Amino acid sequence: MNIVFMGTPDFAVSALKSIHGRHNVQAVFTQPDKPKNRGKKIVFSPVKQAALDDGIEIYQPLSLRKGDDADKAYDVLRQLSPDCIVVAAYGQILPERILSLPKFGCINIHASLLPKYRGAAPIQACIINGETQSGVTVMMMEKGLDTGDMLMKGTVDIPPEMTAGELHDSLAALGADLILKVLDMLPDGITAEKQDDSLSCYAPVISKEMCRIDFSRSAKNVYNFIRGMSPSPCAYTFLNGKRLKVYFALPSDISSDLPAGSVADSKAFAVVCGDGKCVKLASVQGEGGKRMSAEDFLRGNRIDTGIILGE
RNA sequence: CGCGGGGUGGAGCAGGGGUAGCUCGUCGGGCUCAUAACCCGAAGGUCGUUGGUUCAAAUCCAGCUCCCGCAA
Repeated sequence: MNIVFMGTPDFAVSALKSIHGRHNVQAVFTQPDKPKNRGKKIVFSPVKQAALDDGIEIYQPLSLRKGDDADKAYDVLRQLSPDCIVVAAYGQILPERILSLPKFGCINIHASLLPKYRGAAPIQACIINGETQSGVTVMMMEKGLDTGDMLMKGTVDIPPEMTAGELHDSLAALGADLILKVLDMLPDGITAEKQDDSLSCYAPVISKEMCRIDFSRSAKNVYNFIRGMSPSPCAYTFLNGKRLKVYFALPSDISSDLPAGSVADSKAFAVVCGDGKCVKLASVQGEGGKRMSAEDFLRGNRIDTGIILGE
């Protein structure tokens, strides 16, 4: 089958690779190389890198909806005339003229069990909310954001200590698997299931400010929040006026009357939360430093019991 | 040339021109029914790299390199 693939981050790479192995990927669309890094370097998106490695043609329109790029992209797609466009975390909304262009339509790989967690950050949102199960939904795309009919789902259990990064990896692998099955079934027809909109919820883009840990919430919430943000975009707080990123923490038996955000046990790096219970910071990174275990961090940074995090 | 922090014994940090220091770990010994506890002792460092200033550089200056945060 002739396929055009659209995707940007790591999550999309495994899907691209598995499709490339069995179908003819005519072209890959990915976000432009716009941003520069610390120094000034331009970094390719993971999908672009993968496409380069496999010698697949690459297009990086600024927008598919308006401007010259949009028209050019549309012309390219019309010429390629793909049987199907597969989209995975591309980062752009497809206009209707593109949605209706391929014979089998546009198919999206979404990292949640729809209709729950539509939107940009389903993986993080799911762990932050303490879900014990998530999955991947392969669906037909339509105008609405992640509202199309569902073609296939796969579920994954979320163990209590799983981080968003780990869930991301297993969902990416699952998505790569499911999309192949769907593509195989496509020519013979595949039953689509409508989403129950009344059960839907959105997982909005995560901003920097949202990454700050709110210790006034319950220990359980704080714990889920931290692992849901790990390793990216990563939860943070402040210690002595300096930013402290927290990659991982564990619930603790320790409880305390100290105000939320206080360090109740400087040896265990236990921090008091809103319900009086604590979370033990386990993997952190200070400004200018590398990520390290709390044990290592405490060796060189003196922390007294009672000190308050967050300012 | 976006802004900024940093590379010091195995780990994490402090020091900031002239005996290299702390916490932890390691090794040996002691105490103890016992211990991630406590006490005593020991080993272990060309202070990222190159060059410069100086009687003297981990420390000041310049280049290089690697790591990291912010901002995008």
